[in-house]
Amino acid sequence: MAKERVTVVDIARAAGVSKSTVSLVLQGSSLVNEGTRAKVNATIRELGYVYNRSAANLRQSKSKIIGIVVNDLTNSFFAELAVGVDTVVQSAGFVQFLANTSEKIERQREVVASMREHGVSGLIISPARGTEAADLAPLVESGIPVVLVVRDIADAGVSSLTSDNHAGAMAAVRHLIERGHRRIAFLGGFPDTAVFEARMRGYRDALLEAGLDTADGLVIGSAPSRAGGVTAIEQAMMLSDRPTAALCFNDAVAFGVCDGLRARRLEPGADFAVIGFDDVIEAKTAVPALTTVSVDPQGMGQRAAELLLKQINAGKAEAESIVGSVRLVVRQSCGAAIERKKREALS
Amino acid sequence: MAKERVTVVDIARAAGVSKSTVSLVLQGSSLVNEGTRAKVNATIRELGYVYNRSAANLRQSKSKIIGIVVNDLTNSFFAELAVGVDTVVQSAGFVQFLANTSEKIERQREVVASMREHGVSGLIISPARGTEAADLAPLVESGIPVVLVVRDIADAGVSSLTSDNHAGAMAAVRHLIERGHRRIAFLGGFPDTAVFEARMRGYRDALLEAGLDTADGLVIGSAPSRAGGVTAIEQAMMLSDRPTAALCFNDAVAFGVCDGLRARRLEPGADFAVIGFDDVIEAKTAVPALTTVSVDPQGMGQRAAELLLKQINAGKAEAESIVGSVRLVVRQSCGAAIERKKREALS
DNA sequence: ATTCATAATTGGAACGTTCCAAATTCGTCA
DNA sequence: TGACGAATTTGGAACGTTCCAATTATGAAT
Repeated sequence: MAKERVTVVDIARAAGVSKSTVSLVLQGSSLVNEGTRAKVNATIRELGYVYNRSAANLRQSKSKIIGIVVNDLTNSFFAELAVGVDTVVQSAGFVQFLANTSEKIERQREVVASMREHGVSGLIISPARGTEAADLAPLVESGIPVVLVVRDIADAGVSSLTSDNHAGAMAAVRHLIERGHRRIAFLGGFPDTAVFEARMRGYRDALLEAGLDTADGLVIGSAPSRAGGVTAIEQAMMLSDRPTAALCFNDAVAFGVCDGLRARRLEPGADFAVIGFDDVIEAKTAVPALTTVSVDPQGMGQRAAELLLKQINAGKAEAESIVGSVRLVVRQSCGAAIERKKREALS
Repeated sequence: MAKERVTVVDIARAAGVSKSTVSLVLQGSSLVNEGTRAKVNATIRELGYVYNRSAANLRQSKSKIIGIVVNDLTNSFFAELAVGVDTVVQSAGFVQFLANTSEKIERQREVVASMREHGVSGLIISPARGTEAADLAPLVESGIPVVLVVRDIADAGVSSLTSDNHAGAMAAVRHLIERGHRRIAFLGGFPDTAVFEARMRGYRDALLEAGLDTADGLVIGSAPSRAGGVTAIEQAMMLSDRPTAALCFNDAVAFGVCDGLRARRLEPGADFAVIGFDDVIEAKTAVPALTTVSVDPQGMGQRAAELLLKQINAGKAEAESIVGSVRLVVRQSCGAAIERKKREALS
């Protein structure tokens, strides 16, 4: 059982070549003769050789590992983002270190340090709340490509991939206004984040554009989770002049808002219009199907990974900030159902 | 910018000690004098040294990496499982390689091979459908501890951590029978998996115990997802003698069943009883709150990680098969709401 | 046959750590 | 003061790969 590790020199001896040749074969070099390549590959299989990446990494001082750190894997958005990254990263022959910070900056520090020790060749990170440019400095100084996703950090000097939160929120609110809503709330999310800020400005600008009131009471923060959505809508319904529609910080909040509405015997879509943000996978199949601003989390993960790989291959690249476009996908939760019902009632 | 890597010998030189001493400090050995330890730590910080794990791994031929491979990270169950693993693994000073197989056996082969090359010191795996004992053989032969989660594989000779699917399903169905249901369906899941098999037998045994019919038409397979739940309930409602309640393969299916019910203007909990399996995080906050068999995914991840760490530390341990206990958590989707309503109507 | 370019192969020196056995320092006790 | 054990410290030799410079085989052209 306790068999010795098989190494390149074992292969070399068995195949009657030098270890250098074996190494060349391992790297798929075109320098090596077709015949010897076949022979070497045969003995590799025969002896059950397994490549030792630690040794290779040490020698080349680089690895085939990329790190990805997210705030909350339990949130579908990040889970989908991670699988998006995984697919492209894997097919490029890399492997993914995934870590979850639970939004804790201390934990983030630890995992980033750990990844650095492991010599990741790049890092995709959705920074925890309160992350500063200085926290990323050691990384960028040592020349490790970093791409920020979801949340940007000013002056960090690294690439970032975010979504056009402002435009998305505006589109959503305009849609609600077109449907006749006048009292529209903005629900959920932590107010001290850039993403919240951008979406909220979009919401407000659409209101202003239509000459509507932007009274502050209608924007209600909460945790960006399903539970947070429940508390936010409860708070909104205590207002003397209740809203009739809401744009939610994200889909999780939107689902929570639907739950809270039902708890008050109000049917989302029919009695109250709700729009989410993200277009998480469940949005399509939920009942009522969630109208939401699609940012395509999996696609975002893929693009982030591609951006990172490009930088890794280029050696040293300019930091670029991409803001992905976004589109409103209208389903039922914003009241498509009412319109139809009215029409049906007329005919 | 292009600064040289700082190594232990640089530290040694700067601190006026030997590299061996620095190494000792790095490992927190008690052999080294308090004064020199402090001095060394100071210069480490000063020079911005970062530990090179590749080198350490090479020397010790072991790593502080554990691998985890799941079938579908997009499913909350697995995301929570991964988070559970992450928490305990991290605090033990390990780091987690996470890979997603999308239930593809080929992909699984690749990622397992890759993990082996990286020298993971242990592996937690929820095997893709169709995985055989032979697929894991190379791993166990090379002495890498493996723990199977969720799905067991016969004769693989490795530890496993599953749930008492049979007992859980029985408890759920008994509960439905107590509430007066007689036509109970079993919805969703792939029929060719061991988990399906076990849950379905539990369902059937509870029916038999109560002297009820176990006509085959009431068990309807589907993909174990939300979308699958929708199609399963649709099929169930086409039966001439419709069920009035269902035990679902998992929570995702249960949510889909609720969606499908609503699409037919039936209110889950009031007009039809549904019970899920897993107790995913959304189960509590959904409306109606989902009655489900709790397997505590995050806790399961933690226990799996603890089991694996135990084996890693023990060197060579006996394979143990743990089947975790499970409990029915009664919420609203199984009709608690009806009962209350009836009582309210009477008073 | 000799030369020359090209194709293929090869030793040995890294890479940055850990571990072993041996060496040095220190305090204490005779 | 010398000796002795304990506490610290320390040179090298690994670990398994890759890379460089150098060597050898191959074949074409003279």
